[in-house]
Amino acid sequence: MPEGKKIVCVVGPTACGKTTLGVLLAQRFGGEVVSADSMQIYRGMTIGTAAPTEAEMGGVPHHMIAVADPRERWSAARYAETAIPIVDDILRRGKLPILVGGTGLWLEAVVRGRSFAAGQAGGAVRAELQRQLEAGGIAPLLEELRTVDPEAAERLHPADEKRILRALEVWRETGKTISEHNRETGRLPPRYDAVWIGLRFADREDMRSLIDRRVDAMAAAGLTEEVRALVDQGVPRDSTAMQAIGYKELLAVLDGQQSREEALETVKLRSRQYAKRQLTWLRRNPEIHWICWGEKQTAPEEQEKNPGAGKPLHEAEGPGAAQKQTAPEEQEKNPGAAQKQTAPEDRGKDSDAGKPLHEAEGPGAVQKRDFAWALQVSTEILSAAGVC
RNA sequence: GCCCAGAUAGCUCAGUUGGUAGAGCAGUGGACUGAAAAUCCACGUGUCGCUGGUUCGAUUCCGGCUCUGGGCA
Repeated sequence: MPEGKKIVCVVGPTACGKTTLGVLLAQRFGGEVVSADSMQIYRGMTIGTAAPTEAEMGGVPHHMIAVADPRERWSAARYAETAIPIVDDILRRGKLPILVGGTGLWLEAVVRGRSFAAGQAGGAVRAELQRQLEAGGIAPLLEELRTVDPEAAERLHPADEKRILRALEVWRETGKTISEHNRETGRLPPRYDAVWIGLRFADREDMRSLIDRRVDAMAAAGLTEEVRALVDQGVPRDSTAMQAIGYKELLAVLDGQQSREEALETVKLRSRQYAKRQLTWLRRNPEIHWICWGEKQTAPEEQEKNPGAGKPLHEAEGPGAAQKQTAPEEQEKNPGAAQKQTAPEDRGKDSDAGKPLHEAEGPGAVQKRDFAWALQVSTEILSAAGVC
């Protein structure tokens, strides 16, 4: 474990409050935020990626947000190359780096010791592979991989063309197999001593209503105009930036192929599916201390009946007691919180319009996000881990 | 009121020449190291609208009823 290289990672599915908690932690501990978000990295995508505004940053320095031209294609490797020196610099200045983001691979690319294979990913070799794929299908390529890197061929599903191509690319570029590379670097010690804090909802319906309302708020805040501005700037439709949820769907509206209402429904759906994939990624990380919105509303009898039910994830260790202490007080503050919270369709769209996106979420789910409580729990986690 | 067409999985629908049914989407779970907001994988029992009849057996055929479209008055 790298002595003295303590950092904090704030993770969780989309719309769970990572940005807000990150800023609160930075303010309390003298930290700086390093975003780990594959879309917030591009310029001109503030609304649709819910990137923090100047006001929402609350005076805390933020890195790796809006630093890339949306016409460029950034990758996890390039992100790590850029972000690691920034984290090191923050440490050198005696401040606390706080990685905040929803792109699991990007976070791990910084924190874990392993690296990406050498070579020119996405260059001429890839173009040739792509050409071969189109001409002859995946079968001959998978055969080729089987001869040079049987381990990878075995591991990868035959339909996973993207990873098969990548494995062959590594071989052709470097003369070394990706399996070999992964074996060599996979066991390297982590780059930093990270404390992982995860945010999630006890009730997935709460997450859903929060996502829905956030999308409505994005639309009210001018998401369509933001997409149009990117198009006008010459951002290609097949660029990585345009793969972002909210952007690719709105393109169809600009093209007159879909109604705005339909597109927004699709954005909500895709966001929900994205959040689910994020949770799948995070669940395998046993180091995460979870802060679970809405969990404290669970009736005590029910907890006894079903110990552990509804808590498949690793619970934060230390602060469990603290959670229970704050529970009664919390329920007084939010008398309606225990009810089923399904947001009425038409509620609050107009009243959201003027507010920053991170405030525009609610009503049911949002009142379950008591950031003062989350900050307190996080503080206990961090002090137990010796961060402060 | 009459005629026609529907009624099958959360949704859209397919199907069973009578032996109790399956696709897409949604959903759930999983994978993942140079596109990761991407990409890929796995998982399908539901009074086959209700009710009589024919039949060894009906979701399938016949009758009635209810509902939903469309048309005619």
